Amino acid sequence: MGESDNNARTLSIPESTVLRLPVYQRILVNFERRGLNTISSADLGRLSGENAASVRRDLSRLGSFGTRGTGYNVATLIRQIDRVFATDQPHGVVLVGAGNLGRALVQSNNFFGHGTQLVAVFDADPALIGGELGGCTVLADEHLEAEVRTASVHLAVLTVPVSVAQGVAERLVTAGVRYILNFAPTTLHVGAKVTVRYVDLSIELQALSFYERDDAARHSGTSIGTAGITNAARSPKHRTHRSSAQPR
Amino acid sequence: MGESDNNARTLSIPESTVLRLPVYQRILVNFERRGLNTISSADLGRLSGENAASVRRDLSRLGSFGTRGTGYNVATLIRQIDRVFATDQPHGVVLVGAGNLGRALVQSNNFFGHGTQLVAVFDADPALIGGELGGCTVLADEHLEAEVRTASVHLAVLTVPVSVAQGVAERLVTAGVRYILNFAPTTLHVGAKVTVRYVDLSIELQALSFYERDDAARHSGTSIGTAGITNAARSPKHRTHRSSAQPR
DNA sequence: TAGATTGTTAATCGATTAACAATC
DNA sequence: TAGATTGTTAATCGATTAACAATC
Repeated sequence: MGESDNNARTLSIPESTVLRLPVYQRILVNFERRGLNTISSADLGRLSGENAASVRRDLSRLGSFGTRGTGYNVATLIRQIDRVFATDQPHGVVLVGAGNLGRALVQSNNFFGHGTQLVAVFDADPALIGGELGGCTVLADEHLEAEVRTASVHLAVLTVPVSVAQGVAERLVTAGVRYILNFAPTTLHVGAKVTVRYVDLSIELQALSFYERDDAARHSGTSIGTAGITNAARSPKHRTHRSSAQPR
Repeated sequence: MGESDNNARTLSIPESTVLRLPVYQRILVNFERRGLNTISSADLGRLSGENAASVRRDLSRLGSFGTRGTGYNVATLIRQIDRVFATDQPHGVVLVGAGNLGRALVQSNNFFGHGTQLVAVFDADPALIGGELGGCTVLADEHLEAEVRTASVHLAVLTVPVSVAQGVAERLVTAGVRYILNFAPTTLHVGAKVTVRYVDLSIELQALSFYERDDAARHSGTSIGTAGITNAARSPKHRTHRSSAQPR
């Protein structure tokens, strides 16, 4: 595509690519730490579990930063991916729910950062309120609206029980939140202008156990029923990451 | 497709469908609790955030259990989805890593079950060893191989730090594990016969913040660069859930 | 019968990947 | 020049969805 894209700030990047860039970034940072200056799409593919052609296609979305015959400059690629996620201008995020999962996310030291910054934590449990988490004091639930408004936060991470998830989501949206990462295993019904991204951890294990059974049935010929079992159901591909926006 | 599929036990079910069935199941169980006997694809779609046609297509993989003009019997659907995940014959799973995330998964009361059963928990931290988690005593790391072998476990959930993930994965595989749900943000290099499913939580938030910025740029016309910003990068669709198998 | 809703067809769309010309 | 590797084309594949005949 055109030379005019060279210094483009915001390019059209497919979701599948957006989800893979952080994986590449991790590998690149490792390479840099080890003092390696260049990397080929073949290596990056091997290390990320992706097809080399996919890697090249993904990286070509950032611009044309490779060198034929040589590969990609590691530092350049890191800089370009940082640019996509604007890691130098992080967006504020509030975390609602300071239970096990909320704490696990914060303490992973890997969840926030990379374009986001935790600015407030809320919980309803008096035992947690006043405690410290990720550099924030855990605030009582009822201060949620005020804080979100004064800090002009548009992003929220929801790690609350299912029973209160919808209510909290509504309050967040009223206070100005437009993007919610929802860990509660329930569908949120919010306005069409709000983007909800769902992470349902239990589904992952269910899927894996389904495949264990499916493979076993296939290999042992133990199809208890009659159906022909095709391989179509199984695509031993790459590391996909879930997307999703609002239910209608 | 044939009538012979009617009582098929293992049908070819696409990954995208496998990942949505648990969502439907949750909604169906809610319906049943509320004493509702039937549900239409339109309702199930609204409640799950999916297109009604997708719902029908998904459910048709289970067989032909709907009634034209009426909808689906809730109890029947629940039974059929349970059958797909063989919830009556759960597979054993070991959890390696009893830190915040491991505990969050177990205590969610939603992660195990649905076709799986937690049979052992391991950790390397003496402070955690001997404690109780999900009905299991947290065992010392070094007992991992013996336990996996004697219990003939094929499924493992990895919630350990990145630094030890590869080593633990290798030990699990040697002991007979064939399916790994990996929460450590690193690619695991195991044999081709082992299926690894990756859940990288930090990527989810990065993606969401990318879209926040992307939307802002699009709407304010603040394209700092030159590129035309298309809508193609954004597909406000459904609740997808990540897949993935082994890197090659 | 009239209304509602399924199950499936066919069109569309996006994502993956082999292949290869361009070029370092 | 010879070898290596990118960037892109084109083929393929799977997933989504509108539309509608079938049918309760």
